[in-house]
Amino acid sequence: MATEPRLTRAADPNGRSVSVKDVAAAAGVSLGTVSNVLNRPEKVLPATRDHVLAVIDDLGFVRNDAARQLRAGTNRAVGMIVLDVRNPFFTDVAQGVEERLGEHRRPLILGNSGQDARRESTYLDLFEEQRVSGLLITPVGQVLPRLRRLRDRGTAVVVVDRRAGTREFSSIAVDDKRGGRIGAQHLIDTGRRRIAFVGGPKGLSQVKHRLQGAQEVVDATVGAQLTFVETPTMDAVAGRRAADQLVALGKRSRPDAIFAANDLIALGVLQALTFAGVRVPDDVAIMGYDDIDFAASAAIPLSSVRQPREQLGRVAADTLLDVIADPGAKVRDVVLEPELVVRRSTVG
Amino acid sequence: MATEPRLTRAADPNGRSVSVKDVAAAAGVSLGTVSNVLNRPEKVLPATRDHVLAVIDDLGFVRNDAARQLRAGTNRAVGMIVLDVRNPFFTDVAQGVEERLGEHRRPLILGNSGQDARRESTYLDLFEEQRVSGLLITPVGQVLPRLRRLRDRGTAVVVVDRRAGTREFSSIAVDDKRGGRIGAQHLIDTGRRRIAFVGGPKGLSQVKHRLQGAQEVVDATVGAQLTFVETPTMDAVAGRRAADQLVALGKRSRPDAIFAANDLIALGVLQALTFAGVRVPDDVAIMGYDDIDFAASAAIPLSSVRQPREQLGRVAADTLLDVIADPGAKVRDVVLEPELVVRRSTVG
DNA sequence: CTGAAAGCGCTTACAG
DNA sequence: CTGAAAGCGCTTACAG
Repeated sequence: MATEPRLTRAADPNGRSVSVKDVAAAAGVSLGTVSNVLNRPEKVLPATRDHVLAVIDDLGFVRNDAARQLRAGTNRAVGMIVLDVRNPFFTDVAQGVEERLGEHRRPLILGNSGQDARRESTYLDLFEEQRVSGLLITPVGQVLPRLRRLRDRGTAVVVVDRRAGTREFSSIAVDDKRGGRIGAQHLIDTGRRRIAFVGGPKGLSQVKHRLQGAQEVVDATVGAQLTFVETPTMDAVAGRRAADQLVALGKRSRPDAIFAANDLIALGVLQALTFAGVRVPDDVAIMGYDDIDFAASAAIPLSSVRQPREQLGRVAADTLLDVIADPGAKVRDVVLEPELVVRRSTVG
Repeated sequence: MATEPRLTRAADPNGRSVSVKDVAAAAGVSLGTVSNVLNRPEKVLPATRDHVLAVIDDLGFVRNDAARQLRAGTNRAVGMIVLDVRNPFFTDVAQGVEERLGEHRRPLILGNSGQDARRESTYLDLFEEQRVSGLLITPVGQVLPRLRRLRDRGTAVVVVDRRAGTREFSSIAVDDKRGGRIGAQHLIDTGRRRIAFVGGPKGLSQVKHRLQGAQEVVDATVGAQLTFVETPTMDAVAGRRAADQLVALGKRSRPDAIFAANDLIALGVLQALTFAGVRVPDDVAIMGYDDIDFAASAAIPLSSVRQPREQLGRVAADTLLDVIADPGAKVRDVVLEPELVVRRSTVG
């Protein structure tokens, strides 16, 4: 690459960075005027403004946000803590959030708890120390006291992908119990009776409710039974391990359908079953959950319970923006509806 | 959920948040002592320290990071800008980075350019204003001047997934030209001669080099030809559209192999071909790139050029930490090797 | 519209 | 080891 001329000098020889003071001096105006150009340009004469802007550009001045924040007392950024960034479900939700926030010129800082309460706590510390204006969180651990403290400190809090379980915070969720029912009912309707529900940990609200929904349907069906295979995480590896366990039960006692708590698990299950020579769906049907894009392109396209991912993200962002604008806004408890998507993994 | 007792009061009735001053007053020590407990606990008598810590906990004090940063002049956080957060390749790399940084108690702030130079620029603004201690970036636009300015301001910069193209910055890349060669050679070796390379935009370094590598192999093979189908993005939708175009050429003039610039495109191509009744690999072979986890679980498992994703992330993080520790550290130009992974999409 | 002054909440020498 | 004082770089009234 050709060497380009040094257009800027963002730091003087001492490495000290250019400050508003330097800009003011170079432009021959006062410090307050520079700040006005930055924050309320309409209050400055066009000629002055353009001149200051030119100097800013020339010196390579970039405002120190820590100083701005300390004085102004506001941080425009929004923090988001997701359960697993490697799960496309969450990046799709985050995408929806980012879009909406971007329209309001608010940066999104993404944190990944990886379903680990300690990492979740570390991100809460970070966001609390940073005094972010808003927080979107899909909780893992017992974070209610932390969320209350954040709120008391002025941070807007919205719970994503599960209900808040309290009237104190708005939440945007999808009806997991209903999703569990829909998925299980489809398996029953297609003749399955011995269903294994794979997912976990069971302390996770989403897993618990999906399982409950499935249980209800099975309980209402004579001759049907549901077993729960708990996994430590919700990824393909966990799915493969659980499937291996089920295959080891032998042809007679293994289930005739597996309902996975999410698609990543379902994809792992599918791989393990195929590897073990179990035919899908002939021998064992597989139902996924989320309907991530990869579900449709799987070796045996996955039937799944679709969650409106982008909508979840957009509504969450909108709700958060409302709370930021008015902390006293009415608490919302939005519950979106899941939808059955039938593909080859359940119907040959 | 049961109502829990309010254990903390992070803000007084005015909403003003608890400061070190309040802690000092409540603990009956001076302000400097509180700061010492926070930053150099070993310099404070254990009894005093424990007492102050108890008060901190009691009052729900959380340090204001903006103030800390302004005074201390350091921000422990590291920023990372990826091309596409919805591409598992990048979340896998980010995972590797996050692991390493976590060991050093440094938070990772993830930004998504979505292959858009304007969004990339917005994140650069954010990270520059925040004075992050380090930046990991897979560039889209012409960011060299910006990177220089960040470096001059004291931010460590490391380029990820492509070479820096200058000796000014360390970079961790995978040999894309070699990857292009490996993939194309395999297609040639399995008898393909009319290869379409699908990806884009061609301004993207990775695409350019992979294409160059493929071109070299094709040029060295009598009777072989390579066409380039440029796409605006690198996702499944782009792959489907490109494949539709190729299918429309008719049986006689369509390619007998498609080399996709990444696996998402390859998965899209696979879907469109299957939908159009084109047999894979009998009629058309498909070669992907990256070897994301989903490549192996595709309808027709994808052959792919594997990139060492986690390693890329770990080495990038390590290099960045080195530059943060010593800005004068020798510039590294690490190039990792890609590896061919053969599956059914190229060999029936 | 412009300019001088105060102060946001910390950390860091520095004196005791 | 502890405490009083200065100052990081901004923004915000406030007076001119």
